[in-house]
Amino acid sequence: MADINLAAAKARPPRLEPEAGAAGSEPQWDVIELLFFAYRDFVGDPDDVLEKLGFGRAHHRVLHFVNRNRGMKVADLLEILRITKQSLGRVLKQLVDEGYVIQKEGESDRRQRLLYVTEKGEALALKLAQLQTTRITRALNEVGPEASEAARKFLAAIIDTDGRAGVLDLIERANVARRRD
Amino acid sequence: MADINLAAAKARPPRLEPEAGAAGSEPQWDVIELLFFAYRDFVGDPDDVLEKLGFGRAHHRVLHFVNRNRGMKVADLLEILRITKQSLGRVLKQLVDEGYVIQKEGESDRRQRLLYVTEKGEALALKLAQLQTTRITRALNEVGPEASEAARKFLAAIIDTDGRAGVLDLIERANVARRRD
DNA sequence: AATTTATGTCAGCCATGTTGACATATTTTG
DNA sequence: CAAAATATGTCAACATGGCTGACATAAATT
Repeated sequence: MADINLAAAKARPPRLEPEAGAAGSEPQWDVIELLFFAYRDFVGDPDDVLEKLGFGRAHHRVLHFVNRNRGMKVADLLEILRITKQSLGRVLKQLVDEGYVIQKEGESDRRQRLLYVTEKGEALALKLAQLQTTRITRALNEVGPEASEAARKFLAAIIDTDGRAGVLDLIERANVARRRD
Repeated sequence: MADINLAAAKARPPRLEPEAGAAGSEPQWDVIELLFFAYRDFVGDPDDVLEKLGFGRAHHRVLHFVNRNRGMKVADLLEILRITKQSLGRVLKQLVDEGYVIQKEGESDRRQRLLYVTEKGEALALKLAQLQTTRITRALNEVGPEASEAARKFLAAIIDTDGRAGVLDLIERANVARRRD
């Protein structure tokens, strides 16, 4: 019942084995739709908590990355989120006004307004991450440790080849930085 | 260089082996962020094409599911997309007006306005799917066939346990229906 | 005949993205 | 040092795509 069964789709191979990525290859309908539904549910988890605070997903994204990359520059956040500074400004201002994020002048470069979470901000970021972690951990347990690593590799491989190294570096450096505390 | 290296994060196991999904378990920061970046790039592919046509991602989602589930009811589409009929109405009307989608009265139930893609609509849906398929196929090739199946299982396992069977059924039935043509 | 269902529509609001112009402080460069 | 570049913020206006609420119509069901 809870068994994941994609066997039927797998059982019947395509009539013509498509060359990898060729223009004529069959669309990956299943993966396209799995990504859609998986992401829909994945981002849906924190919504209730956010709504009670008058926040949306935009606030979540900002808080998440500030929590993970404390002391990051505004410019870095803009690049990660790929939004304009005006869009960021709105949600960031709210997070600052309500005491979830603070901005400190850069020491070496005093033009910078480096971003930090407050304790309140960290607590919320953690709460939201835990909701998503519950879902992820359940999924990883279902598929087992080998498939878990495969899933991570697949997700990384979906990222733009250009930006991938940077993204993996960002994740890794955030992990290291957090461990130091 | 193009090598996917998450080894560093894997090499150091957490100090306390967390019980699966327990409240105290460490957040799955890496998977959370991989999902974010992967999805960001995944949905970014079709944007350029859509923009030239005056469409957005909302149109893409509608066109995608109508193409995959021809003759579907409006109510089914609303449930899949989890939006209101008013939101759907706006984008659907544009797709119909511009000849990408047509609505036919249901035969058994004449209240229904069943949704179909036109040839033009099918062509666009296919074009957009091919863009995403290129990315997906590249990723699947990178990780290999076993990891590919693992990735599909993981994505399915991320979906709400309630809705999962329905989603997998939807995907499977669409596959079958398309093969019949 | 009354009710329910499937769908559509009007009106307005909200969140979050966009562009463009401009301001300020600070650093870097010629 | 003066000029240019950089990091950031802000104002204004607009677009997309969500939302609620109210109401309408036709067809099916009870």
